[in-house]
Amino acid sequence: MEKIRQAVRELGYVPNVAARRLRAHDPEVHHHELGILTSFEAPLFLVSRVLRQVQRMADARTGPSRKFSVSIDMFHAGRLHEMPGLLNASRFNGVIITNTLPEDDAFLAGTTLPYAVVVLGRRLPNYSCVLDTPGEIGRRAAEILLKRGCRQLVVLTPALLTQSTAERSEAFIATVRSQTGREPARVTAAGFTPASGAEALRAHLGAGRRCDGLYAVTDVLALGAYQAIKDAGRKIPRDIAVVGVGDHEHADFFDPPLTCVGPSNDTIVEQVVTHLFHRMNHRRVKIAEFFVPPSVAIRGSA
Amino acid sequence: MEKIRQAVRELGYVPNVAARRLRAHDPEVHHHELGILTSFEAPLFLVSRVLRQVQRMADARTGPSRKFSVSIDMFHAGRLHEMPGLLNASRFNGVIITNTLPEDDAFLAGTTLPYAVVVLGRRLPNYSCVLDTPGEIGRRAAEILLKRGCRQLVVLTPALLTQSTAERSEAFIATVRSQTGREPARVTAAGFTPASGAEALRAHLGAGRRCDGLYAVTDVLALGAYQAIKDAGRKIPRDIAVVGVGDHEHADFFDPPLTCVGPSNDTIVEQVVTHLFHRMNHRRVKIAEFFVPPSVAIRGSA
DNA sequence: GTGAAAGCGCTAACAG
DNA sequence: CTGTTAGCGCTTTCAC
Repeated sequence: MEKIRQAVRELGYVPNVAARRLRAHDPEVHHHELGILTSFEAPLFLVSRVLRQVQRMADARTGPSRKFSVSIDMFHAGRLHEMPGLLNASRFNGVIITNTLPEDDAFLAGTTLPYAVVVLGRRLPNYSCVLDTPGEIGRRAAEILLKRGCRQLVVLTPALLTQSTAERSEAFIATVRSQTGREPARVTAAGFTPASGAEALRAHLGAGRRCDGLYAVTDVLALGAYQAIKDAGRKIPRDIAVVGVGDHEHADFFDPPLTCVGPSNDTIVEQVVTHLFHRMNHRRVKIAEFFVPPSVAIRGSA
Repeated sequence: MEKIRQAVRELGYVPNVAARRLRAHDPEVHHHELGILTSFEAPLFLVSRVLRQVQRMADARTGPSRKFSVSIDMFHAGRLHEMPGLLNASRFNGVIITNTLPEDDAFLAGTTLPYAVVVLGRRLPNYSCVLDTPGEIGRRAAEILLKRGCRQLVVLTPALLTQSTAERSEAFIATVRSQTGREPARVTAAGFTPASGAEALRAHLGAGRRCDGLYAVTDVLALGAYQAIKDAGRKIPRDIAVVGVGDHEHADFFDPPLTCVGPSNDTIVEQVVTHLFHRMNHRRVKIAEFFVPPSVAIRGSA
């Protein structure tokens, strides 16, 4: 007995959980393994809401002969294909995939995963996708600022653009151009943090460039922008009106509260989870794209 | 063939991933399954940092004969015991457990999990624990406010206290009492959101109670408190100084920036992950408690 | 105590 | 194309 323990230690034995599980499994009950697959680099705000909703629906369907496990699994951005068990279906009965890079999208486009998949926030052929409408978001943001009478507009973006942030700023710029004939200034933050947003905008304002309206394509950048604006002695919204994107859970507690145009997270979460369960129940259901229109929350900042 | 497909659909067949995995498993490679177990109700900020650090160490140890999978699994607060595979080790080779409620702590104290476990933020007999020092945090917070000359102190807590938040506020109250002979006022927020913090403090200030210094035991409550204070026409820190807890990633971008006394997250994350791997490699290693001293960041709010 | 055997659900391989 | 079989690693059971 003691010999065994010692061998275990010396040989670095690792119990095989798959075998244990197979053994421990009660043949009467079906286990559904659900995963939410996201990249390490992405924030977990929306993901955690998706998880909570998945669990809510799973709990409602749990019974003596049916159990669900839900987990968040992360991949290195651009290396989704390295995730074990993806192709041979040995990990999940259903997944929601989000926060992919173009490399991951290419990988997915080239394969068919033999289980239920819903993609969140990316448009991919052969997959059911739930999408926000970044073009419309950018357009509405521009309209809010223009209607206030702002004319010296600035769009604040991170240096690294995703499908969504790129389309948002494009649409914003196009709308401003078509309505005023002038090009909004483009300010680029080095990273995704408030600090990089503050730094970029501080440089812009410090250079004496005029600005009376700002569109930040992510809310974390807006938070940094607030600081830069206040430090420059300008008032929000009197001197500079600000519009953000509405995926920040605390936008109501910015000072002043941040006006947002953004995807309606509740709707997105509900759609993506509903479709996942639908695809699990009806394997034959056909691929579809679901667009979730933006919600607009006018608050103190514009 | 078509008959099979139809039967699959009609009988609601669910592939057994454990069996598939066992089958697909290459006998040469050992799979280590790591989990970070947290409650649904808790925020994922620290958890996601822990996950990234776990993955970093896992990547460094990955080789041709050793693979790691890391996932976040959530349990309903107070019902950790319902998590499948916990007791029979059929899910994980190692876990980090955090954000437990007292019921979960009692469950854990009553069992021994047959694999590597590190508990984060709770003190449990028979488990390796990484702990902040809430008593010291509460004491230092009190000292900062007292040194400023504040005498009408308030401590803002959520209604549902964890080990940490309870100890923080106890220590704060004890320190204030021993140094001034007076009891600080205790304001209780219904939930954990900024809105509930704002509402609770608004009621307190509205009732004409005096307050020149506030300690919020979580930073999300501090965010709500800011709004209530400003709405009451008071200035931070001139009229009311505020101290928060320093686990908020954007404390620097509060207006004014929030003075924080809190656990040093980098140190905590590194400790907890190091100990997890250490316990996986050396099964015989003995239980230990690791205390991470608080860091203090004096900013504009106090 | 030790040892042997069955079987969890699946897939790959092979035979008909 | 259909049917059968072996075996992945583990635990439980039963025999010694």
